[in-house]
Amino acid sequence: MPDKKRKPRVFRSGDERRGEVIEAAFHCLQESGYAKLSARRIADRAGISLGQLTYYFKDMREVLVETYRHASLQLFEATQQGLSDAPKSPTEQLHVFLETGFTRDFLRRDYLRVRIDLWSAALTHEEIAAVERELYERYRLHLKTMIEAVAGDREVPAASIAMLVDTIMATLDGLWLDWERRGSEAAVRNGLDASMLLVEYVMSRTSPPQQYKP
Amino acid sequence: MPDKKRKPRVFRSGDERRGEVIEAAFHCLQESGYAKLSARRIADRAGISLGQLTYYFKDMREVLVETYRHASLQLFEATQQGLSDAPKSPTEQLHVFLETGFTRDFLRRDYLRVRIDLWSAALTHEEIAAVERELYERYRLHLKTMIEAVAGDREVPAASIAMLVDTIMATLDGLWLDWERRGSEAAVRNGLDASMLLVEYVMSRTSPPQQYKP
DNA sequence: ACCATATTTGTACGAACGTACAATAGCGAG
DNA sequence: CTCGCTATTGTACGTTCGTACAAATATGGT
Repeated sequence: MPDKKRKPRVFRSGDERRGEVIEAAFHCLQESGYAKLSARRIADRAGISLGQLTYYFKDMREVLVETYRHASLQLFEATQQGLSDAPKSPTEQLHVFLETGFTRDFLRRDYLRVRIDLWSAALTHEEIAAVERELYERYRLHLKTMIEAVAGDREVPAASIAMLVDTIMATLDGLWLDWERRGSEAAVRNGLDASMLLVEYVMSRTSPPQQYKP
Repeated sequence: MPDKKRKPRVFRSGDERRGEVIEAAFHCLQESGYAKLSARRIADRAGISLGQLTYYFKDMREVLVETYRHASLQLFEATQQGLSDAPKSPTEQLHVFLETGFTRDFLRRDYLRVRIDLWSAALTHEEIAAVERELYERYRLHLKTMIEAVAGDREVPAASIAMLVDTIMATLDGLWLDWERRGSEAAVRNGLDASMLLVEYVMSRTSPPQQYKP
């Protein structure tokens, strides 16, 4: 029985390897964060040698960007699950949509860490900022569609819709951050309820959105 | 005319030097962000030698924590300016309070970068997370006070107040993030207006806050 | 079966990092 | 003036980082 001491080399096609590297990097991000991300750590996590990184990627910068692109997709898809369960009223759908981002699975520290690190990394790398904007824009579009569905027949001014979208997007991000900070379920509950309240309130008026006047 | 080639050594008391180091670190954070922060960079910025850092600080960790403590104070104080200008109605005061965090000065990229980096750094360093929570809690308390003032005589349930505080805190953070991302003045306007709307709406009811029921 | 090519490994190198420390320079008390 | 002390400098050490590259190994077409 020939027992080779060396572990067998497993050959993969280029694209597969790239995918493995990116996935490994993503797991590193989840486990130890952006600050501790390094080429060697990624290679270890993927079970491959350091050289592969320079073989398949031009830069660490490229690895980083592609990893965050992958992360963005993951994060976005995670919020989309269970959305098409049963046909419901537009308002109920919006409610489910908002709740989905705050299910127990999704509030796991891993996810939020990656998301917040993504914000931070976007400060330094313009390409990552672009990826982040893309993720954000997709989510925003989705939200806008749902709010328009809630509006339905009522003639809600476009400016009112925009106000709701802008505000709720901000509130959601803020709630994630707050959860990471304090882990208060009540605060999340409050934020989501208030968002629904705001929608109902604005919808109940046909006049343009009120600007606060002192 | 004796021209000493060496630059003169300027002696300071210990506390002064510590302060200078922290301020230099803060400026580094503003200019180039957390990712590029290093002992040598800080020393250069402060115009002192590298050795001083180990002389006055145990760790880089200590420098980091103290710098973020300083930053937190700066950020908090920046939002407090111009608040005591003229006595106004509680609602107007709340309005000014919300607006203050979004004046042109305060939306400068420097400030937001430090704030977001602070969120990110808090993920890795528990001490920084504590500092961040402290800043956040102080701000939250302030907001709560103002909202209670708006409530005034009306018997608004504590739960409603809590809902408003949780939601508006989240919205403000989210708006900062969104501004950094897209720089849309309209979005900020919308978020702030919606926050005031929400307050008015909730205040206009004496019943407990509505929870959305499907 | 064989060879060109693609994949993989291991190692090496320079730069930058945090930290430690001996040497030097100013300061203040006596 | 001088001596002890504190502040300050400059340098050196061990790590870790990103990147490069030669050598080794598997693959696939012919």
